[in-house]
Amino acid sequence: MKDITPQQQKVLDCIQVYINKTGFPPTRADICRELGFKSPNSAETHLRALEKKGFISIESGASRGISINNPEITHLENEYPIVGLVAAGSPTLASENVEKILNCPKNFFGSDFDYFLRVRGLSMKDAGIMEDDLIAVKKTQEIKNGDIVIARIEDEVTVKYFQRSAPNIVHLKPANEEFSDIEVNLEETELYIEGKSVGLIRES
Amino acid sequence: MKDITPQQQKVLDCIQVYINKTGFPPTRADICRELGFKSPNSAETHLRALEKKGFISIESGASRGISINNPEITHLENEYPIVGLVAAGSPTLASENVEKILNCPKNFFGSDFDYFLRVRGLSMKDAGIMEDDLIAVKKTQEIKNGDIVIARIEDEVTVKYFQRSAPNIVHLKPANEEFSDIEVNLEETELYIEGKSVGLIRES
DNA sequence: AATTATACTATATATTTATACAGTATAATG
DNA sequence: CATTATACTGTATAAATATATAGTATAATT
Repeated sequence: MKDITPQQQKVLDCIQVYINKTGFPPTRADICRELGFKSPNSAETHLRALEKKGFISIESGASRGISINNPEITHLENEYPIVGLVAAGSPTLASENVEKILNCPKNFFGSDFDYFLRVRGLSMKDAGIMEDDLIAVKKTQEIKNGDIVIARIEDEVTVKYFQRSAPNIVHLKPANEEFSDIEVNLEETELYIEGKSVGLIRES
Repeated sequence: MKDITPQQQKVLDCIQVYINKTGFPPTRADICRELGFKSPNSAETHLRALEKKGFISIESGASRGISINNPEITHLENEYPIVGLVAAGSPTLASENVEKILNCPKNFFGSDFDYFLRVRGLSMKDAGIMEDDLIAVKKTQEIKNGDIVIARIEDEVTVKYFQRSAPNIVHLKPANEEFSDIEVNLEETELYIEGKSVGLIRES
């Protein structure tokens, strides 16, 4: 995406505002009216420049055939997949694992996140994580002791508290007396941290 | 908003899909092409019907001047107050009790709701409701046994399970062994049900 | 000094588009 | 049984619109 000139930015803003206001893009004449141009060709040349620089697309021959490439509005309310906790294998974002798409503001939980994980079982009951709750998962390897992590140990995926007891020893601790700690020796067993929980939603 | 016919729904969907795909609304001819009509007037009459019923707006004289009146989209991210659980008195929406405003899609929890209540204490711990969680509260008097209610008993507000044991006896049951049941005799004690929990959010 | 990009006015026109008018047919409603 | 809403085809046309062409002027690059 090349540099935009101030005047071209004005035209681009004008298009966005027009779409927000009316629901459809402006004509050349509309742009002239908004920005005070006296010739439709003023708008035309700006549009061609914006198209050449990749900011907009113009459908040839169509009236009002302007569309903005990468409008920030599409990121404003984002769509997040709800992923089921598959017994074997990581929860992937492959479509067969996506249960539903949930519309959720981007910074709903203060921090970024990547998807929702549907919780199975009650191993984190005492942490207030119940069956069918949705955990907002941030894919990251930056884990601190005490974080609730989504971890894969040899094809099994679980949600647990993370605690590193020694350089090579990690404890995955449930929050339920009926479940027991999992001690992982990193030299013997492969542990993959999918990410950590940054929030929770319960639809009751 | 009046009833939409299946054919009108098709036309409405077609408009939405067209906008999603191209960034601008379709012409009558575009709709005909998409839906197999052979006369632009087929589209025209459907559009007029949709306009009359309030589903779309049509800018007279403008090409592609169709916009979808989607009240759900404008309500998609709505502003909901987060209310603190005040020891005495109901949680009111008066500004001094509003801790923050949270942006949340309207039908985020499947059902409507009115505000978020910041939870204090652990009396509903075993129901997965922890300190500082946000309960989505729907103001309603329609309560079933087993619902989690926000109740006021003589100036004290609590979150508990609701159970009507007899016509005049209501039990407010905590979900934590360390707390005890509250039995309310409606003939002796005033019980006001503020609403019920329809969802939960945890920002961790 | 020549070229290129930007930033316009002004005019013209083929094409696109909205929209009215004239019909046909069917199902639902009062 | 008359009326109204739905669901179309087919034709016509005024108005809306994209877009080309012909200029002028300025600032930035090469």
